[in-house]
Amino acid sequence: MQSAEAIKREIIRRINDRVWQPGEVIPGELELAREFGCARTTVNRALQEIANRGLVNRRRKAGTRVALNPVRRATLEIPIVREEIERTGAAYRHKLLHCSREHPPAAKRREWAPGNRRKMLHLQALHLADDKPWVYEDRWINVAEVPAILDVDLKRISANEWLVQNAPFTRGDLAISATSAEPAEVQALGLPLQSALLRVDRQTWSDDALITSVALLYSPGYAMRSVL
Amino acid sequence: MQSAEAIKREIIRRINDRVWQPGEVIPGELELAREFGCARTTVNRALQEIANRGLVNRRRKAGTRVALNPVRRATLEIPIVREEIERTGAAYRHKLLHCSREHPPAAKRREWAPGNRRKMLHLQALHLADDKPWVYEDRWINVAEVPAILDVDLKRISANEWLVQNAPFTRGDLAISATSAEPAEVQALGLPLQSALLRVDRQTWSDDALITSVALLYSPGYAMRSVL
DNA sequence: AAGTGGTCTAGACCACTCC
DNA sequence: GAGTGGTCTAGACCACTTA
Repeated sequence: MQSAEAIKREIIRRINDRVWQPGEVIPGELELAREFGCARTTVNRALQEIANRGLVNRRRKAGTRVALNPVRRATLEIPIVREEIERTGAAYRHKLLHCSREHPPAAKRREWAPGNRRKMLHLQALHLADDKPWVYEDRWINVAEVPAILDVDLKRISANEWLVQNAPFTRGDLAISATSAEPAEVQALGLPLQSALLRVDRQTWSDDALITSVALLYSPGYAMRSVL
Repeated sequence: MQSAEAIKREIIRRINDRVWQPGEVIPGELELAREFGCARTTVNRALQEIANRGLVNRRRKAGTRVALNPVRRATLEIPIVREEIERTGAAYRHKLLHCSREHPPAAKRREWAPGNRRKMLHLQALHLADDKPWVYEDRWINVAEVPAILDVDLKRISANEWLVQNAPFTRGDLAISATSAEPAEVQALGLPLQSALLRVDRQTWSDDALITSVALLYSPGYAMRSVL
């Protein structure tokens, strides 16, 4: 046994098979390195990855403990809407429904940019797969942070895509929830009232300045998928 | 500059500031190591982490390229329901609504365990925060994989919690969607018909054998949160 | 065939934290 | 103070991919 990958698997096996009990301290890196016949660095790497998965907790001097309640982490990939649609084999199209410079509602302004009283760019758009509504987008853009957006033809390239390529962020928040369709979305998506929609709210920031805040409302039947 | 962390930040800065353009090949590890005055290993570590974030793509011989469409990844932490509720400061309680050994519906059986015609354990439970419904759980458990579950008093400890601690899995799927409340859940959660609910479906597997499949229906207003 | 990233080693020093 | 993990180094060899 000499590869970090194999060592990782063996350590995980011992945790799963209760060779090392939950809450118990496992042998130190040096001892494991001797057992596996490899350098300490290699064991260190394996253990760091296991700790990242939440299976063990590590502290200097205290050692490495098997987690009592292994935290399950799932990684969600958040693609550009166009790529997500094209990956299904459908033709992508988007329709700009609304675009104007407005003052955001007071509540949102306080949350996003307490000091900024300027107008923001407010967009509403629909992304379609094979001409069927896929997701409704309601977006605010902080023009002060990305002035170049004003020169973009948002009918040709979606704000979603332009921002991903041109407005790097240092920080972002994500919230996934469910909501009943309201009139504006109902009309855009062509749905019965009260349909249950998956809603994704995303804000991205450049340091402390908001770049954009977007709400995405997916057509019924849509699911975000991931592996554990 | 000598720490991998600082090098990572500097490389990310150069990508964000377009010092290295999207699609462009960046200098090799040896060259960067010379520039930053550190070992190649250190640059390698920084670049691997950046690649994990999706900001660059790396291929042997071809080098490291700045990604054209940086993939945004979000890590969702999936806590035990009890811990999630207690973290809000509320008192946790759970109520077992249904528990029996049944044959799963044919469609589900085919999806989960085509070769297994035996009965599974079917549970329905409600998790409450300060005695208010928080999430409704509908779960199937493959008794063949975790026979010990039959000796557990599921009124005392929730299946959710027992399984996390006692049934390690090697693989899991996750799907997040929105759904309209149906009669069984409406009654359990005390909701008006047609409420929009966030639904999380999770299956966990031990190699190729299903351990458990669960659907969680969260009360209105609940959101899964994460950072980008 | 050659150049790039992927990985491992052996050793060192440091930083944290428990005792 | 001592023991643990965290990190860096300098070097080596390997694996893959492109030219």
